[in-house]
Amino acid sequence: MPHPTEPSFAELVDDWFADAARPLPWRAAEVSPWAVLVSEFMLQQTQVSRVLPRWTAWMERWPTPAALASAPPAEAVRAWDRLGYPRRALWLHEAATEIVERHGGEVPSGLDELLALKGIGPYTARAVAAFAFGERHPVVDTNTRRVLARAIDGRAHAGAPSTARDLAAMSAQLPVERDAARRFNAGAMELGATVCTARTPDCDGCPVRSRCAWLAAGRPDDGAPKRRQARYEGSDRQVRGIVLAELRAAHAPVDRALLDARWSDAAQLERALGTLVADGLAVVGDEGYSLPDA
DNA sequence: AACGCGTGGGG
DNA sequence: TCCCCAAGCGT
Repeated sequence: MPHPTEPSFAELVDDWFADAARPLPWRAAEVSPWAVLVSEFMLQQTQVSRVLPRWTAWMERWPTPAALASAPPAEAVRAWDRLGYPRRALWLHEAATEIVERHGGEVPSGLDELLALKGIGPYTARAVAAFAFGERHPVVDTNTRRVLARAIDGRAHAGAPSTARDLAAMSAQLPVERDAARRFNAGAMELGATVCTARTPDCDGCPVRSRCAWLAAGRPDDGAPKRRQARYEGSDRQVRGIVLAELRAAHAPVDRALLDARWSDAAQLERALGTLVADGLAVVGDEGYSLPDA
């Protein structure tokens, strides 16, 4: 018989996750694949605490893809509220329509079918396949990228995102067995979100501290992220946000004069309106701007 | 490949 | 106060 071996990285994560997992409602055993899919759309670049109330309201109102598909896109954008990146609301509505048209109203479990849906990329497709259907795929989000960079590569920050490299790195750690793989995918994300955080990691409380290459190396502060996020104040994004807030609040076309009163830079407002229309988030009529009805 | 895309939490 | 960061995706 072999000697007793040290727990693997995945086993350490799994043991920790069994107790430390937050009781998020979309992780409950009885939730539908649609509920998981909605949570993944909302969680794209958005923290759990902000998603929780919007997800609950959304699932009560639109418990199936067909329910959402039958509503006007404008209602989806309104229900999205201030979650941010409102294109996601439009994409989710479009995905629901595609699910009804192509998959009989049932969220597909296959990677290719999921990837073909609007707004679903490499992360979300694998997250839905893994968490809603138990399929064995590597699931890599920003948390997992950071956990692997530190524990395996010994670096403080993950390198530039590369789907192929990131999936390969996670695959190298992924347990063979289906349920163990699913738990490791979820556990690695959770670890990055709650312990191995970007700014102030809690290495003392980390379940993988005994196997962390970064900690073993003395937590070297290697090259920090290079590209700084663009300033929001005064940005086109801010103007779009202001316009969209007006459109969400109004239930009749919003006159251009009202919008002009909300932003002094006419050229920038014009640009924002143009991109909103191009994105399908706004439509222009004789009486002004509205959210899309169909 | 790098950029544009919202809004807010937290150090 | 500011600035970093956040369960990414489409182009």
